[in-house]
Amino acid sequence: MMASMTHPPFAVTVDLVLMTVTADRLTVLLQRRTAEPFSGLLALPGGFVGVDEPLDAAARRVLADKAAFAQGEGAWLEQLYTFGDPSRDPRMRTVSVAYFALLPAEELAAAVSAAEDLTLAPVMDLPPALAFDHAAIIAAAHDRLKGKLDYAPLALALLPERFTLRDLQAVHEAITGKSLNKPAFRRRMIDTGWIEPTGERETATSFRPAELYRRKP
Amino acid sequence: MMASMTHPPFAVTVDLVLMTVTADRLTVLLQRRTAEPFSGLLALPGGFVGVDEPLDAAARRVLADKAAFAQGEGAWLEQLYTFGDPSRDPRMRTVSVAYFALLPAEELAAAVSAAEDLTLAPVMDLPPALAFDHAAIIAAAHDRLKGKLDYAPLALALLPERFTLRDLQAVHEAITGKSLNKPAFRRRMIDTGWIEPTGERETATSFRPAELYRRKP
DNA sequence: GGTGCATATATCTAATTTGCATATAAGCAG
DNA sequence: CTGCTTATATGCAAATTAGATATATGCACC
Repeated sequence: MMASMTHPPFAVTVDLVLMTVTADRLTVLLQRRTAEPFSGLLALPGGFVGVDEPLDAAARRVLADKAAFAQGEGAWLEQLYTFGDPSRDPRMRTVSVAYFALLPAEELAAAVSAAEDLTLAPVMDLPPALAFDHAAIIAAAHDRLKGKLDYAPLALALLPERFTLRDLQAVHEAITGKSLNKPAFRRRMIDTGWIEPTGERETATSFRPAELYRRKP
Repeated sequence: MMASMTHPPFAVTVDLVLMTVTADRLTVLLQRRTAEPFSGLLALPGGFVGVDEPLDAAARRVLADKAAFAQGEGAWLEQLYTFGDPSRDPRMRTVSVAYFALLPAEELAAAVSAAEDLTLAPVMDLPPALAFDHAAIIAAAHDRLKGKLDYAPLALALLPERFTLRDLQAVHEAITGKSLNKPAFRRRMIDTGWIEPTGERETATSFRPAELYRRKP
C-alpha cells in the first residue's frame, strides 16, 4: 500500500471561539498554554478530533468541557472556517476546523473563575501575542458575528432567558462598536419576529421599568 | 509515542463545487467515478491535500486541473465548509474541505467537452444519486452563492469580460430562481460601483444594442 | 426612405423603510 | 406632590425601493 503517499496523514483539531458580552464588552474565552509550542501564551481552547467523532460533536465536547455545563445545550454553535496552513503548527501538519460559539455571560462566569488557566479577553483589545494563528481565527469569528447579526438571532444567544430591549441594544453595540438609534432599533427587532414580550417588567429600577422579552420558539 | 492515540491520522481532501451559468441555468461541474466506492456515480471533482500544501493551493490545483487553464487565474474561489462525518467515506476517516468556485461558461466549455468523464449538471435539477455527501455540499454552495450575491461581485465571475446589464440580470435570476424588476436591478447594480460602462455596445442584434459593461478594477 | 417591432435606457410617482425628534407614561426619591 | 430618569409611543422628513411609463435606437420589411 502506498497509502501514506496518496493520502498523507493529518492531525485534525477543532478550535473554539467562545464569545460572550460582559460589561458591554465583547470578550472571547482564552486559555493559557503550559506546554510547547507557545508555552505561556494565551490560546483558543481546542482539541483533537476523535477517530469516530463528527466535527460538530468534537466542538460541542470542547465547549461542554470549558464551559462546564451539560453538552452546551443552550449555546449557539456553528462551524466558522478551516485553517490548514502547513506552517501553522511547528510540530506537525495540522488542520484546524474553527467553530464559533455564543453564550450568556452568566453561564460562563462560574466556569471561568473556577479554572486557573481561563480568561475572558476583550475582542477589541486582544493581547498582543496569541498562540498559533489564533488571532486570525478570532478576527474571522468577529467578522462572522458582525455579518450575521442582522440576519440571524445571534444576539439572543448572548442574553439570559429574559431581557429588555435596552439589553439587546447593548449587545448589538458591543459587537459592532457603533451606537444605534433607539426607536429604530426597537422597531427593527420587534419586526424580526425573533422575540416576544412576556408581560413582566424588570424590577428594582429607580425609574420606569422596561418590559421583559424572551426568544420566540 | 502514543501519537496515534492522542491525534489519530485523518485523510484530508478538498472537494470543488465549480459552478457556471449556461443557457440561463446554474450548473455544477461533476465527474463520473470509475473506482469504488460509488463507482459509476457522479461526484464533485476533488483530491487529497499534499503534506506541505496549503488548503487554498490544493483547491486551486484541482480547479486548474479540471478547468484546464493556468492556475484558474480569473476564477472566483473561496472556502465553503468542511465536511467530516465519520461515515461519509466508507474507506477511511476523511475530512473534506469544500471550496466553491465560479467561472464563465465559455472558459469551461472546452474543458468539459474535451474530457469524457466531465459533465455540467443543473443545480436546480441534480441527478437523483450523487457520490458521498456531495448533494449536501452542492446545496451548501448554492446557499452561499444566493446569500452573497448582493454583497459581493460574485455574478461578475460568471460573465465574460464584457457583458450587458441584461446578461447580469439573467445570471442573478438563474441563481435565485426569481425574476427581477429591470429598472430597479439596473440601478442597484450601477450603484454598487462594481461595474463601469465601456462605451461600446453589443453588435448583431436585431434591435437596439445594449451598452457593454466591465468589472471595475 | 419611411413604418413597425423589439429592446435599451431614462424618468416619474407611489410605497416602504429608516433616521431622528418630540411627546407621553411610569416608577421612585425626596 | 414635584422632580428626576428612563421606557414607550407617535410623528415627520429623508432616503430607498418597486413599479409603471415614456423615450431612444437599431434593424427588418414594405
